[in-house]
Amino acid sequence: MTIRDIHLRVPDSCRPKGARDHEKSPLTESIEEYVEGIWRLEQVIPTVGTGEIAQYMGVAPPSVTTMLKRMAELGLVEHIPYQGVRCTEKGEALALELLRKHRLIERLLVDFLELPWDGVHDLACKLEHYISSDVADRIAAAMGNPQTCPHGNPVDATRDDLSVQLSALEPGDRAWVAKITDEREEFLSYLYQIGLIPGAQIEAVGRTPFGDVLTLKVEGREEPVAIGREVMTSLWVHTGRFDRAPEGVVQATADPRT
Amino acid sequence: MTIRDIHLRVPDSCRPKGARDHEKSPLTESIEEYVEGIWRLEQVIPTVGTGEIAQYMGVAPPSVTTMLKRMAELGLVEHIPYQGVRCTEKGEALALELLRKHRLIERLLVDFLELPWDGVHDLACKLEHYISSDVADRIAAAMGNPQTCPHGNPVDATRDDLSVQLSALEPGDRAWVAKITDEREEFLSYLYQIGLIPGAQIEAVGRTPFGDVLTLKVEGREEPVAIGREVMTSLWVHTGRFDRAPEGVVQATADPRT
DNA sequence: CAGCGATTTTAGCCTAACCTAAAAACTGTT
DNA sequence: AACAGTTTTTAGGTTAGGCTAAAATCGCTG
Repeated sequence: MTIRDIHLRVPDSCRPKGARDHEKSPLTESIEEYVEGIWRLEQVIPTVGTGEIAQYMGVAPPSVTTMLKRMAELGLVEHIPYQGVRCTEKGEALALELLRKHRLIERLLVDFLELPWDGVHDLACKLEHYISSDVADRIAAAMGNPQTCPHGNPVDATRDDLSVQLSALEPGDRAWVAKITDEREEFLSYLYQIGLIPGAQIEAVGRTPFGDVLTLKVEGREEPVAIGREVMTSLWVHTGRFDRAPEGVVQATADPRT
Repeated sequence: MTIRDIHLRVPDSCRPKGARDHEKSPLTESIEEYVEGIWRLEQVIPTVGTGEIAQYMGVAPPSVTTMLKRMAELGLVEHIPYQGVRCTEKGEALALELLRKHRLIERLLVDFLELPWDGVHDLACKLEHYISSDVADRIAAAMGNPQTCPHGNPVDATRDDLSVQLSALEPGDRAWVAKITDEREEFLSYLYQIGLIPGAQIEAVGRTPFGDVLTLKVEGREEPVAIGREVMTSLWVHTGRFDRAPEGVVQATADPRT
């Protein structure tokens, strides 16, 4: 009789991916990567479409379409076919937590393990999918709660980063005003006059060669307005190609100066 | 015109698994897990078959058969259909390096990050597939070159561990004598008389209820011999169901006492 | 307002892993 | 030597996530 009863068994978490009764979380490593990628793109370009994601992720556009469908089902992104994508609150939270893990891991790799400053990003891209938030907390504690990754990016990429500076818009792009960081009274007063208040829908029309003047159409106003650097850098917008203002955007109904 | 030329791109290593021109190493995470599992089984039971692997890995037997075929093509294991499996030198090296990474990671998690002693194994099972040998070296250095993992297993599971103590054999198992750790002259002399020299093929026949006496048939001898604890614990064997002695096993042709 | 180029989606296919059900091969017993 | 039981393999099917080629849609321009 040959030996049968082995009391050895690999822990469940180490079993092969597609195994039988495997506790299958719908959030695969791939989906996490997509969410993080889409979120990052939103920070840099005002309009995130299938093509941009495909280019960024290094895959073919049809692969992105398929993934977007699944991610939309999971409630991670809002996707309007042929129009564009935007992370939902849930997707954003996932992306932010992933970024936190990523940046803390980089701290550990560079400061404690003394791995090369310019070589840790790729490894962190892998590891970020496997550590829990608790482990990330432990890393933070062990490294003295660092505020940034070794490359200077903030560990806590808070919700604010969802909006982009107005200067990121290109002619043709549409967006909703999110927040204004310059709170001088006369400045706010001027913005209110031209209708640039939180929740206002705008569309970039034209731009001067040096980019120092941007022409905007503002919802409900006939005449476009020309704005300069000062406004462009103090006014942050939510972007997307949607026909309605995204959830979570303040619909300004009263004087913003209150 | 909408924005096209993004100069952002995810690093190649972060791209989705099956992507286009992805540098595809044939050694998938799954295959690494299988090799490690098979190697571990070899340490504990003398005969590793499809069923044992399936049970250990938590998958169905046909899945194992398929994987064994691929692993055999990669030169990681020798597989004789219906007979059994054994790691090759290459497979063994892979398993040993994987174990080293695993145990060093556990040290980092427990000693530096202060994660719970009984909870780090599963996480280490994941991470071991993603760190390079260089990173493992850096962990070893940062942790002061530990000799064992927190659970006492050696970081360097050297080649010696390939063999098992004779006492691991069950009636019906066959094996080849690998090495003898008790080198007293009279002991070796006795073993030589009964034919238990490196390379000798043996078969376990019977065992007393308390396991303190094992009856063996030795290749080329008619009469079985009864051996006790002293021999069982000093004599290490290579196991498997093969019809020939595995490569790397010394074929003793002369008096081993020289 | 029709047509044309660019972008996105659909349709159909591939690979790595897994699975179940059925066939094949070994092994021990009469 | 045949047969019955166990183990292993083969056969055929599923899912995740890629791919290419073709169809659909969008947006711009004559």
